[in-house]
Amino acid sequence: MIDTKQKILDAAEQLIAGQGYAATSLRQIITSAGVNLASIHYHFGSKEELLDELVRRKAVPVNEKRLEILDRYAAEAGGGPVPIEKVLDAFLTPMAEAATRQPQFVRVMGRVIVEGLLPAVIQKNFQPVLNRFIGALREGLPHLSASEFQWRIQFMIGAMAHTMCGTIEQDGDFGTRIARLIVFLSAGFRAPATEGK
Amino acid sequence: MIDTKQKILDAAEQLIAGQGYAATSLRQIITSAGVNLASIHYHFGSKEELLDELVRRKAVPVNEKRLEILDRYAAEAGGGPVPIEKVLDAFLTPMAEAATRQPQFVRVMGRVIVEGLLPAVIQKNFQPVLNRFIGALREGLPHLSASEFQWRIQFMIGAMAHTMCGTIEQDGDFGTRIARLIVFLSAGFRAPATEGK
DNA sequence: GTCTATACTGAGATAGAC
DNA sequence: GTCTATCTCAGTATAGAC
Repeated sequence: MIDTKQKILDAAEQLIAGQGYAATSLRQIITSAGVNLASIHYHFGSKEELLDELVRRKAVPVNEKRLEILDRYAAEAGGGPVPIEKVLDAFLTPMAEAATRQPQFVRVMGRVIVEGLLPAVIQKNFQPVLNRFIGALREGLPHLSASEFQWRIQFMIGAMAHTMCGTIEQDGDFGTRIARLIVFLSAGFRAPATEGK
Repeated sequence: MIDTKQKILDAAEQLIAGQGYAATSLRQIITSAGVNLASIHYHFGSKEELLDELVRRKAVPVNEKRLEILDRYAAEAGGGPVPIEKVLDAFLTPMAEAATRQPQFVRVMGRVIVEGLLPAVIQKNFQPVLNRFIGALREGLPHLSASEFQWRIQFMIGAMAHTMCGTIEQDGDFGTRIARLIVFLSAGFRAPATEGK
């Protein structure tokens, strides 16, 4: 059946979003999907490659949308730096839109980052996008040393990843959460450089 | 031997700091420590309880120090709110001091939070301390709604956890890293409330 | 090409001898 | 306290049915 693959992906997404990747066994997935154990290795090769495909399928369109919006903002800025609120908005809004249709996917993404999985996939699919956004942020923040800027990027990544996991009860929708995150992060980025460092 | 337990703890700390908890097997630990597999279950009961003890041993003094410093700052403030820079400083400095003596420990702590381990231990050992600090932060931030304040706490936790893991190469010492984190987070907390939310 | 049955290795956990 | 042997379950691999 052509949809054996689909059934596996759907079941895996559901389970991983809920319990995390490490806690989800292939035997749980095949039971939930109603397929045979070996079919996972036939269609994907390994547990990790299953996750890889799960992430890539949906991350690719999100990343395309991100770049599209950033390009638009860059054009509006006409050569000058894009305000960091807008850079962050371009990065987070496509994720929020994906979240309304596919709430599980965002949680899977959070899990991937938070469990430190798939460094190869992150590298390959996200690093180019991330680099574009980091470059855009940098233009708006010339007052920071290279080192301090890099650390603020790390703070941002940590806050974003933890927020996406959303283990705490969701009050309000994902859009509200992101609006608040943008306010918080923008202020953090705009803060004056740390004294004497 | 009385130090079988110690040898296990030391080997486990080393390995978990480097590879993470999930990636570290009990068989790796016993090989590195030069002890028998069953001795782990004799001394600790399970892999999880081993981690539990690993964390608790060092987290307890750090948490005591945190409260001590916060109490001092609160006394200095004489009933008024403690500036959030100082609250964050009271929370992070004892960790930084522990890091200079025991650099592995901080990474283990980061792993625990980032891998989502030991919710029970976090709850028991850290929640009381965290609640004190959250209360102290709240006093200095009356302009935020309860919901927005809670989210900013989440952003802070994410940024802290990711920073502690320090998977990126350490430029500068831990103290510098923390000074920068405080500047970033303080500005984020002080940002005006998100419009219309 | 697709799926089933079954076996292999390594994980954490446990019982019982010493 | 310590060690050996063993249990269950994980991810993985493959041979062979359709």
